[in-house]
Amino acid sequence: MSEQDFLAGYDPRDYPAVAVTVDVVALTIREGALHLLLIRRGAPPYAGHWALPGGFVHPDEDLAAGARRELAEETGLGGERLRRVHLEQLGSYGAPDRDPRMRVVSVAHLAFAPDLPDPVADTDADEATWLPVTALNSRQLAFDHGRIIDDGLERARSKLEYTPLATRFLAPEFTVTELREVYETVWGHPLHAGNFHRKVLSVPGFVEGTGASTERGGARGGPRAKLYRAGDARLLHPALLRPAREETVR
Amino acid sequence: MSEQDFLAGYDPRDYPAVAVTVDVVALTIREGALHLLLIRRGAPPYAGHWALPGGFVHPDEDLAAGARRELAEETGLGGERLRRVHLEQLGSYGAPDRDPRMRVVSVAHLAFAPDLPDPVADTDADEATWLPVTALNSRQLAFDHGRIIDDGLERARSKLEYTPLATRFLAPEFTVTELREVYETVWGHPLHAGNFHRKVLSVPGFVEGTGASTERGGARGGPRAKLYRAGDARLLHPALLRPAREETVR
DNA sequence: TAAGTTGTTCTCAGATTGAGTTGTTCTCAA
DNA sequence: TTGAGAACAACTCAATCTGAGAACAACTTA
Repeated sequence: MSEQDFLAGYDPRDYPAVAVTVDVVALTIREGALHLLLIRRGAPPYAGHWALPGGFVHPDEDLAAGARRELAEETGLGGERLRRVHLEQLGSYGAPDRDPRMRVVSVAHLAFAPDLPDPVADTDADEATWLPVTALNSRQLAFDHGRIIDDGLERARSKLEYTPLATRFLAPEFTVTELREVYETVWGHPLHAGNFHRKVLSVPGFVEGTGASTERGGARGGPRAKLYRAGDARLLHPALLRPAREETVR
Repeated sequence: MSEQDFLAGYDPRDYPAVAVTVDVVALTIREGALHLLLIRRGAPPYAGHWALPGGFVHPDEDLAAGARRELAEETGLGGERLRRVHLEQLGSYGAPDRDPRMRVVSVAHLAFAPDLPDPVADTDADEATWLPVTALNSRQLAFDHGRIIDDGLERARSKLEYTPLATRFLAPEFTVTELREVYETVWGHPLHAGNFHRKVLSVPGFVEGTGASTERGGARGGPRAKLYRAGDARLLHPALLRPAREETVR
């Protein structure tokens, strides 16, 4: 029986309920380290564990809208600053036993944000914070959120290769060095400053100069840096390839 | 209120029902053209339109398992041949009005299959066929399936760049020319045969020689070609970049 | 003012790519 | 049987891209 036939003579109340939620893997960079927005669970199951911000999709709301709403609720963000956050769908997680209480299909999203203020405690008793991704192991994470986070991090790493989304971790105007530090933080290893500079400026539409420079040189010296803003490219051609890992295979 | 609090005191029956379905964008290559598995709808809405194979997720079934089951049902495929089909999650589509009857969130999947027999008519009255993707326009397609197909095709094109999945369109043993024809078909333009050959053999783990050759030369002449099978790489390093389109940007 | 840091540009060797050529093996048709 | 054309596979060569390092001026702090 096809979906369509099924639905035609279908009363929702007769069918085993499936809940649809949206979860958000929200990434930002603070003090040179990649941070993740997490919420400490107060109640069982997984009380005391960390979980991704998320919740039910509202009846009249698109999936992406739901994710953005959840992000706004947990960060206290709104308006222009919320709009500047990059949000994309990551994937759906629907193993039958992923939530012990009922069947829950979660549509996970991935967000890139510039450094944001600490989350404000909202009506929840739950505590929300930015945590360094290095401080996590899957033992402390609720449900299958460890896997979702892993998938999100891998997606983030590869997105930096072929899209200009690294700029979304920064303020509207930034220096090439700041941009390089985003790559180094997300990819987890240093890049050659000169080659990175050449590459960024040679890829069409990646960044455009503002004509301005920073007010001061670096904290420990050096000249003022030129300021850039994001260009209008959606894809980087050619891409910035991250150095091949040893284990090319599998 | 967070997802977890919500669920804790939650009775599914109180909440507006959301249906979760899986749909499959199944691609294959027939006679040098990319084909898509589609089903002609008998009943409204969208009667007479083409739709993706799909249906409800069963209560104890993972999302990927549901997609593979739907694919099996529509193609009549099973066993080893079904197992050889590449299946991955494409994304979820959940606009509130995408189905006029109720809220349906569809988890779309993407499948790459070697040339398969024509679908057998199953218990449905619905007619399933492989259709050339060039023969489609979104006017003939049900729901938002036109958009899902577009997303699937773009994903397929980019997957060929950095994964060895082109081999999944072919029999277990294939020639370099057959592999090149997969790329040409999916990308929609011809490639330089010599350079392609060099590249395929130089990327570690892409293909491995079997030692054997084809029984005969090409239909219109030429020597026998060496046979290869897929190697053990999951990613191609370095990738096979498709020639930059004119509109690099946006 | 000296010493050290950093943004930016340059150089150069090595690798990769795009385009074309060559040689050989094969099929088909005269 | 042979000639014509097709196609696999290997090669050449110039243009481009990359990785690694060096140079240098503009800045900082001590």
